[in-house]
Amino acid sequence: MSDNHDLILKNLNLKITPKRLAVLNILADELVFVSPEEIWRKMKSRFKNIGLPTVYRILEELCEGGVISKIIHPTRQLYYYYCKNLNHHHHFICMSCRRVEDVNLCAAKEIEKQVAGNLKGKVLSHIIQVNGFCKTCSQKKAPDES
Amino acid sequence: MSDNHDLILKNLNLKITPKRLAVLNILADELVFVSPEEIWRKMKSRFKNIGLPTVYRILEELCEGGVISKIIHPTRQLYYYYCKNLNHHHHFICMSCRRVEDVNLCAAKEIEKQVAGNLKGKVLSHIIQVNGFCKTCSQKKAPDES
DNA sequence: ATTATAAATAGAAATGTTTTCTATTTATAA
DNA sequence: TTATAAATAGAAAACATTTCTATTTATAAT
Repeated sequence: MSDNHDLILKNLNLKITPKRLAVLNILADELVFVSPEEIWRKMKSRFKNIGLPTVYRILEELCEGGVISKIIHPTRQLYYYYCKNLNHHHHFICMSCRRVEDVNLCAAKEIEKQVAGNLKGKVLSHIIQVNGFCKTCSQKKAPDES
Repeated sequence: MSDNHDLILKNLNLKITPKRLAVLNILADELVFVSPEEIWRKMKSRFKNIGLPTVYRILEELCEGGVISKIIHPTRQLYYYYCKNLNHHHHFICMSCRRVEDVNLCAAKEIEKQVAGNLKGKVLSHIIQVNGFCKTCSQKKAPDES
């Protein structure tokens, strides 16, 4: 799996550094989305000297390269999530346990085309995010509803 | 139109204050999305004493009430936009001129249902935002592309 | 109209996040 | 092994947002 990450960095023309690999590994291992500060705290155990700006920079580079994805959170804080499926950047996020599930939105491309057609504009990107409670959490949260 | 805004505030159980009406008027007049600070600057000409926290609070109340909508911007800054169509909170935003256009996404409800069904979770909300350049700006921006 | 009351606000300050800057270190290609 | 361009630490600045308290204001009841 690490070789995979080496390759990812190479493809992005980024040097293969221990810290970049660590960020990739942390995000790849997590099923949930995490904040820059959380990633930084995780890294401090392995790297005695690690600056928060470094984490921000690495996250930005990886996000730029499409390897990870930003989560839109009600609080404007940034959160990141490792993209398992590079073609589907649309997700369901559980507001309780933070789990992220890829959403197979076949409608996405169609929507984009439709919008581009109607508005005669140029579409750069689109975001589809569904917020809610995952199966487990919704059972815990609202045992009354159905 | 001001009567309309009076009514909106009444329905939200918010007192009708000059500042709340001013925020509503500013957002209703703008075709583009604006930041809290920009709204604050506009208000300072009419209200000599107006605090930025007041603007934030009013925006939050209106957003809570569904009268305005938050824009997801690459920079984590908050932006707000007046909802002309209360039922369609999905939009196309022009990254150049900030114009916001409602997007008639009939797929939205279907997507939400699909996601809820597949994941067996509970959907609270969803966001569909298409980023790009509007017709005018895309003509200015990339005269080379078709 | 007047008054009582709860809501709204100003202003200051705190908080928290993200970015910028410079000197030092490190990965990589020659 | 070395040169060099990229990556990083650490401090500090910049910026956005929230919290707090005293004061003011809108509204409902007199």
